[in-house]
Amino acid sequence: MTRKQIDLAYIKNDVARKTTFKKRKSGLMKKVSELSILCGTDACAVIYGQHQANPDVSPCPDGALRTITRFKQMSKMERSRNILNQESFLRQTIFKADEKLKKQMSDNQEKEMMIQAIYGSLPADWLQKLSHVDLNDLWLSVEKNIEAIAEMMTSLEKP
Amino acid sequence: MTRKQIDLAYIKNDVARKTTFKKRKSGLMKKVSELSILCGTDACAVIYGQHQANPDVSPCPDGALRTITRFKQMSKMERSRNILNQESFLRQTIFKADEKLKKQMSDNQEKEMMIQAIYGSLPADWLQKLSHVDLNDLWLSVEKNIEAIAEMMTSLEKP
DNA sequence: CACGCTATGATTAGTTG
DNA sequence: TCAACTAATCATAGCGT
Repeated sequence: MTRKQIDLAYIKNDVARKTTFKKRKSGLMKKVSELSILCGTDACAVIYGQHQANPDVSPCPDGALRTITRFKQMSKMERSRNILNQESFLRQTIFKADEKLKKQMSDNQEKEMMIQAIYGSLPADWLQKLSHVDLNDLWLSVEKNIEAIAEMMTSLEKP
Repeated sequence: MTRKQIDLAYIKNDVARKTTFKKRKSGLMKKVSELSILCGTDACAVIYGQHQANPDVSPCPDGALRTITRFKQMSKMERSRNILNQESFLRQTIFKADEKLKKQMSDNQEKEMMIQAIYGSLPADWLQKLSHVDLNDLWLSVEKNIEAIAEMMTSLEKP
């Protein structure tokens, strides 16, 4: 039993790295939830698995993290798109957004709250109140727009 | 001395809770960075402090978190804005975005990379390569658009 | 209130089934 | 690959300064 203090460096051995990853990830998740319970704070960890595309996240409105994950994936995707295509695509997206807006005017409180949930600013107890709403349906409709939004975001900030 | 294992519940004593929070937060941050070093994964923790508005985040492109924080603040702001105002504001925003797009066409590799950083998908070593660029300047220009983007996001997904 | 200390419980590296 | 085990290291609750 090698009992030297493990040195803080990338573990080259695949098996060892994976087991360490698994163990430490669960330990971390536990710690995070403990912290939030003990101190009443919102805390979450985002951990990208070794080969899995999406991160594991600890107690945290997961809608928010799904959104973030999407953005990351999208921004990567967009980066490989060439600028010209991006330009025309963005125009199209803006046009669609404008069209959508024209039809939108019915104020829907539940959807408004769903948006909040997606941004992660919705407290946990609100989320629970929303459980009677079919969040999946709401999410699906949102999801259709994520790509468009990501497009905008990747393109907009180039003053 | 430390006798019983502390029970997993909200610590009511203010002082004790704060000290525990501080200790455990630093412990968590350490664990997160260890995990990412040992296993070569991207990992970050987002911890909202007791009374501070913004979360502390562990090794993670902080631009990403600043962005996320901004979104949260913005989406809250928007929620209190009434729908009609939101509609006209969004139209204006889309118009501005389109105008900006027309002028945008100069492909700037550094800015492109900055965008990546903002989304948090930029590896740490890339960030270091970017250190010779004035990230603050880039960020400031991005920041000007954040509100507009947040506006879009809060308004768009209402099919 | 912020540190430093340390006994004790918790985490985990290495191993075995 | 996974789970269980165990020795060893690590984290931290409660104090003291």
